[in-house]
Amino acid sequence: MKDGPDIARIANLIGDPGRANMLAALMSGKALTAGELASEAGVRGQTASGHLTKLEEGGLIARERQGRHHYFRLADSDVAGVLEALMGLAAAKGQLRTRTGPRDPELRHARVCYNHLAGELGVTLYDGLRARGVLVGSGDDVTLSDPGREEMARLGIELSTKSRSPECKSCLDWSARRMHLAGRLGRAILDHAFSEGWAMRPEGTRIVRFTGLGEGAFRKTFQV
Amino acid sequence: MKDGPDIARIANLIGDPGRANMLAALMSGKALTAGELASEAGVRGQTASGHLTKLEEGGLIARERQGRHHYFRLADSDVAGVLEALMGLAAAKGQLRTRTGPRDPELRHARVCYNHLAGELGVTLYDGLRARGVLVGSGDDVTLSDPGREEMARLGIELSTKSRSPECKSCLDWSARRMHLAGRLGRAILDHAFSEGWAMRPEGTRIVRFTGLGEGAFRKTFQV
DNA sequence: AGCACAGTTCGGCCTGCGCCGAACCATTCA
DNA sequence: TGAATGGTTCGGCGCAGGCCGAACTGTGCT
Repeated sequence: MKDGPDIARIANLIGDPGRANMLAALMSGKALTAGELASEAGVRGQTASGHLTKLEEGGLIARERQGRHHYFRLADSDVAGVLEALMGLAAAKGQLRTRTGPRDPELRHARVCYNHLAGELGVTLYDGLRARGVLVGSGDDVTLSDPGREEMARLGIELSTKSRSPECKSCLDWSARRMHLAGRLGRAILDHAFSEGWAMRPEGTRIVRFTGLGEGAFRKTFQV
Repeated sequence: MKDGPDIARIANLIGDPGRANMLAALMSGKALTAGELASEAGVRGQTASGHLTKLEEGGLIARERQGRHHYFRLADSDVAGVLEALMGLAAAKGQLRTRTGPRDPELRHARVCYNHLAGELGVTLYDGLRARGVLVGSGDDVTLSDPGREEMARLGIELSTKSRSPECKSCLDWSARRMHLAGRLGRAILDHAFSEGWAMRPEGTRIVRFTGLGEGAFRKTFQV
């Protein structure tokens, strides 16, 4: 009884709708200003400011001052992981918010999830890589096979070795309820797509917009 | 932009101290009655009842009526996973509650974490199995090696095949900030310790109490 | 220097919700 | 059938905290 970490404090921080919206917006991995986050949350600046200091004190987000702007981002990938887990759970419990705006089709097709590719294209990639034996493992526990590792190296996908995050990780997509690829490999593949000019990120959104040629090249490269 | 699952609703449920205590108590995997949960949370019966219906409606716990008792348990392992993730994050942020009661030494030594062994002994087991090559893999991404699988079979550890949960999984211990073994294998090993009579669970706690002989046998069997 | 704009701080309003006392069901046992 | 016990429902209290208007700080632009 009442041992263990103070889980309630953190959950309470996430549990306010305004703050949850801010955190969800920050899941894109992009740093946003206080004003942008205020409009995300649908509140005035003062209120947002209060929320942001609370989140900062709670260690969930980090602040970076740049001139008269304050940029905020998620504190670390642990926080992003918890948020993804919560999203997965909320989706599983059928509490989708289904605010289907006009932009939704693009979001569903390909979007960024923290630092890797999610959406239909992310799921397709994941399924394809498993079908071809690049990824092996059962359930949500996958690793890169030796031939797979060679293939990635041949394609010029560089896995950063600095981060201690796992090489491969399955990540449950809340819109499709399907797995897609996270971890260092997932990040490297998305970076590759950007640096090859196959896709770009419209400002302030989580959309990943592939060009026609780019999506073709992507599918051909990863044979999906 | 308010897309995505309603993460705030769920986080809000976990975010109340009383409810969080109840959920933490249920992490033992044991089903508890409303009264027990009320005392865990430090509130009266009526208040607890209100919390429990909210948690049930939110899909976080499941209720089972038996005579005049109502037994509650966590709804599924997804919920347990989210709670573990939150505990890990809270521990990482240094928000330990450090309510070090007299029972604490025992809790730290060996306790149950959802359905597997945690605490110092759990960490020792995990490290030992990795050092001996029973578990292989990098970081928190481990699998059972072929010789390891043989050894487990020889010891009479039966992995249930019904559950689709991963065979091996690392689980971050919030007290020691070290990894220990979860997944089907972790569960099977703990079950084995109980069925061999090495250890028992005092009612209503998360403690795993090994007998002197039992702990010796445990350490000898797994060579740690 | 003066203005515009981003963000924060302050003070006050008001709703939400956690809490409990008391009364009300349901089950078991004598 | 009545008493004891475990849970739930109801009603009312009181506080925490989210929200905003207004005033203040700090930065950049002219």
